[in-house]
Amino acid sequence: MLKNTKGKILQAAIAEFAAHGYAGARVDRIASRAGVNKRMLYHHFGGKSVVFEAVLSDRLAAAGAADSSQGPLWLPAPLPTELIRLWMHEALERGDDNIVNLSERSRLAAERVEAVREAQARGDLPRELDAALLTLALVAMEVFPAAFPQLVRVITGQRSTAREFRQGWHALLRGWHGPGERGSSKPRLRLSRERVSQSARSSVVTRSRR
Amino acid sequence: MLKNTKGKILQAAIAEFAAHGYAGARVDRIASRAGVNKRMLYHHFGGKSVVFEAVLSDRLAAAGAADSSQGPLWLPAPLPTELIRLWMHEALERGDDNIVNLSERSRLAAERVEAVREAQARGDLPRELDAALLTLALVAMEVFPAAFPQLVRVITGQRSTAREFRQGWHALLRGWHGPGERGSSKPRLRLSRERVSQSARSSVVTRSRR
DNA sequence: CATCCAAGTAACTATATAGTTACATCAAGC
DNA sequence: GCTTGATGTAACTATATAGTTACTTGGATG
Repeated sequence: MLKNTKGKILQAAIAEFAAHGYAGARVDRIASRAGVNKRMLYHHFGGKSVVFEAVLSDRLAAAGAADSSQGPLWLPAPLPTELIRLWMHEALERGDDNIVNLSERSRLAAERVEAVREAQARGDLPRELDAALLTLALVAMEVFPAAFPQLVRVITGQRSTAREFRQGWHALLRGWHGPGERGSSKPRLRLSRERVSQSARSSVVTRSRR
Repeated sequence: MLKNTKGKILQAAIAEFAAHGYAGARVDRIASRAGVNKRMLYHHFGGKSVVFEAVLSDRLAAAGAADSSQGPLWLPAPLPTELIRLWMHEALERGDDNIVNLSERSRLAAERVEAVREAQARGDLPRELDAALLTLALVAMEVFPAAFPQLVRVITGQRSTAREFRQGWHALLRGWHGPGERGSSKPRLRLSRERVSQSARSSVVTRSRR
C-alpha cells in the first residue's frame, strides 16, 4: 500500500494542531492538507480527539532523541518550532496529567540526563548541581525564547530570532555555567568562534534610570 | 454606576481566555460566568476578538509590576498561573508581532532590568553578564516549570508543584549564580532557611546507565 | 411629568464544523 | 466472473456558536 492515507493524515494533523491547537484545529483543514477525504480521517482514526492523541504520541515521543548527541550540552541545538508549539498546546490542554507516552519520553529524557552527568564528571558542567534539574534548566534556556518570543522582545528589545539575540543568549549560557574554576581545569568551552562582542545590547531598556 | 457590567465581563473573559485560549473560549460562557446577558458583551466591546484584545491589554500590562519589588532577584516570586497561560496563548496566537501594550510593558520590564543591574553592582548577581539577558534568564527559570509541567515530570520525575521540586529548583538557581568568588565578596544568598537537603532526586531517571 | 438615552433582555439567524449516511471502486479469493 | 471487504467519495445532518434584531427598563434631565 503506497498511498499511506493514514500517514498523510497524521502529518497534516501535526501541522494543523501545532498551528492552531486542539480547539482551533479544523478537521476539514486536516483532510484538505492531507489531500484526502474527511471520511478517511474517521475511518483510520475515530474522531478529532483521537487524531490529536495520535499527533502528541507520534511527535512528542520522538522528541529529544534527535538532539541528544551533537553539540555541547550547555548550548543545545535549536528545537523545531512545531515541536515547541505542540509542547505548549500539550501543557495548556493537559497540564502534567495523562502525559502521553510518559514511559518512552522518560527513557529518552534519562539518556539526556545521563549525558549531562557525564559532562559534569568531565568538568564541562558544574558538578555540584543535580543532574536532572540541570538538564531541565538547559532545556528551559533552550526552549524559552522560542516559546515566549514576546517576552524576549519586551525585556531585551530584540527579536528572539535575531542573530544578535541568539549570540548574546549563547554567550550568557556560556558565561553562566561559570568561567570560574569550580570543578576541573579542562577547557570548558568548545566553541571559540562566536565572539561575545556587542552581544546583547537591549534597545528598549533605559540605561540611565536611577 | 455600581453594576460595572463591563468590568464583570472583562474578569470573566480573563478566566475564560486563560483557560481555553482564543479558539476554545466561548462567548456564551463568558457572559454566563459574568452573570450578564451576551448582548452586553457586544454592547461594551465589539465582539470576541475585541474582548480578547482587552484581556491581553488589561492583564499583560500590569504583569511584572506586582513582583518587581519583593524577594531576592535570583529567586523571583511565583507568577499566577493565569498570567502564564495568557502569555502562552499570546505567544501561540500572535508570536512577537503586534505585541499588545508594548511600550508600557517595555517600561515595566526596564524597571526590572534596572533592578538586576543594581543587584549586579552590589555583587548579588554576576557582573559580567548582560543585564537584560540575565533578567530574561531569570524570568525564564521562573516561568518555565509552570509553563511546561509535563517536561518537568518527564525529565525529573517530579511534579512542578511539588515542594521537593521547588526546593531543588531554587537550590539550583542559587547554586547556578555561582557560589564562586567572581564579583564581590558580599554574601550573595539572602535565604538561609531552606536546606538543599535531598533537594532533587529524580525518581524516574535510570542512574545506572553506562 | 415627559423625553431620551444608556443599560439590559429574550429570542432569533446565519454559518461553521464535527460527525454520518449511502454509495462507488477495486483487488483478492473462491 | 462473482462475492467480499477494505478503501475511498460526495453529499448530507445535527448542532454549537458568533453575532443580531426587536423590544424593555430605569434613571437622569429639561
